[in-house]
Amino acid sequence: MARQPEDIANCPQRVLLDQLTEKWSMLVLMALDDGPLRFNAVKRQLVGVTQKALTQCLRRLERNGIVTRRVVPASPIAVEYAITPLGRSVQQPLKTMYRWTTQHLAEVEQARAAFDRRAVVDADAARAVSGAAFG
Amino acid sequence: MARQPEDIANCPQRVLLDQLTEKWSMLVLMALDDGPLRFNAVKRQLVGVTQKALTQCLRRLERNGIVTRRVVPASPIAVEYAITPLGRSVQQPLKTMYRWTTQHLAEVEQARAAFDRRAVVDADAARAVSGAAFG
DNA sequence: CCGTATCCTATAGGATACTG
DNA sequence: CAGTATCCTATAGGATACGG
Repeated sequence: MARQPEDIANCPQRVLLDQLTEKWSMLVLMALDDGPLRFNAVKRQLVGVTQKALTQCLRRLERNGIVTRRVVPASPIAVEYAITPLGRSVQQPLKTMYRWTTQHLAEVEQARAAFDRRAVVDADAARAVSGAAFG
Repeated sequence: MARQPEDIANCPQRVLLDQLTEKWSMLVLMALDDGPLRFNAVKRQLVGVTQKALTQCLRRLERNGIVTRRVVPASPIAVEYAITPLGRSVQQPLKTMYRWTTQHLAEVEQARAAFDRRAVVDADAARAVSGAAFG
């Protein structure tokens, strides 16, 4: 993890990383993992996604070469989405991240509980000092 | 990448993943990589970050047990941030993600260029069909 | 069926001023 | 120095309606 002096916040890697880890991207890759699916089939798997959000997500993934979009000329129209080889190659790093969250979730939740406990104690202390007891 | 039927969008892992890949988190870990730093020292490394954003980011990382916050009682006050062992353990997965973006950036940029070219062609075609030539 | 367009609200995030 | 508080704007994201 080498550092760089200039505008590392907007470097292409960070922008790309954002697009890959954005809310629905990973879930789309999970949904398409064992074969191409049509728009509404993907949508059914991503409980809670809106049509707008899913469309935007799929467009972004398509633009970055992670999925393909194939229009099947029928009536009514059908559109099939599939993972590209490039998309396949990003699944491994994503899995590594996901595995870390699973393995360390307990530790993280302990840390959160401890933090929140400290916050309550601090608030109490502040109230005691200011002595602002209304009633 | 197994699928699950219910609300996978808000599962604890995804929420945590969001917090780890959020705009400044990874950059903070990079800044603190070779030793503890004080607030403004971190800030100087993250070109473009506002005090508010950095404070929020550091609090979130602290709450998740990724960094520690140590107040040095002096005048003026000093606060030192450091990576925890838990924080160290997440650097490897993050590095794996980052390496992927670096290695595949060229491919992604080609895909984007191709996508944008198609978009222009489509727009031209649409204009030709509608025949809406004003002037 | 697969979107786009529009409207509306909620939240993120910058700028600035102030405090222990 | 290291924040907190306030204000303001920009963007994301939901709901709904409509079009190819």
